[in-house]
Amino acid sequence: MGTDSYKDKKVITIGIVRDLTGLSERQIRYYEERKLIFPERSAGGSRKYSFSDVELLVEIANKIEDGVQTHEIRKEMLKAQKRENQGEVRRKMIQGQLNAQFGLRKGPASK
Amino acid sequence: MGTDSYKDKKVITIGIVRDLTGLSERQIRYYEERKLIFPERSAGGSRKYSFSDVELLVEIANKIEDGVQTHEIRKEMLKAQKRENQGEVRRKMIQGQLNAQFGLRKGPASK
DNA sequence: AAACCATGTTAGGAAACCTTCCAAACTTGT
DNA sequence: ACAAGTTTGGAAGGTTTCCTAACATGGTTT
Repeated sequence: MGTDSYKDKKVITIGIVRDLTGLSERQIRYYEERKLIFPERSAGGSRKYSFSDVELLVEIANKIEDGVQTHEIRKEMLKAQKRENQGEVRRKMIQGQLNAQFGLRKGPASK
Repeated sequence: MGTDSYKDKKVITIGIVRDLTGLSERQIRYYEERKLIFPERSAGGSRKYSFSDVELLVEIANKIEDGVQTHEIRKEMLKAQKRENQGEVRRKMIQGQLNAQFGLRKGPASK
């Protein structure tokens, strides 16, 4: 279930992201404004990104270059996420069926 | 051959490292002065660390807590690295033997 | 044409970092 | 025992990095 460790840890400041992606800070902040990316914030308010974010930004940059608008990119992303959640739901439903089939309980062992 | 990608990329600033390790910035800089850790630098001079560096710092912190001096820690690290290089050398020697055995060349196909 | 999109740029201010120095409480070497 | 070294904190002063807000521009939709 989502191997975290590193890839998803938000530890990279915007300047480094700029260097890693080749985008301008202006662009990076704008894509956030358009809800394509969601950095965390430090106590003082500085943005913090993960390597996943960096990868996503590169994908975004490619689409933009192909003339796709942030608006459209956002839709695609929501759709993709919905697919993911679908899978999640399906998995849970199957799990539920199995539990029913074998009469398992969720609590810490029924009496 | 050292799977890079993320773990070894120097992208984390000292403030984040402080938060991740619980060490003070003073300590982190001091361990660098004692040649236990080697951050890269941004164009402007800010230190940049990798996740590997963070892990190493935690190990260092543990040893320090056990009363080991930076001096000793450094020796241990050099020894450990020597062992690594030994392995590296052995591997290359074996590779060399294989090459000799099968009459392989290193250049782009001998005439 | 009016509205929107994507980016650059500027300005002023705050956060984060940097080096250097002094201090203090220990620990070690002689 | 005493000098020398270790480890850490903290302050000062300076530079870099980041933040938001606003205005400008050229291109695209509506």
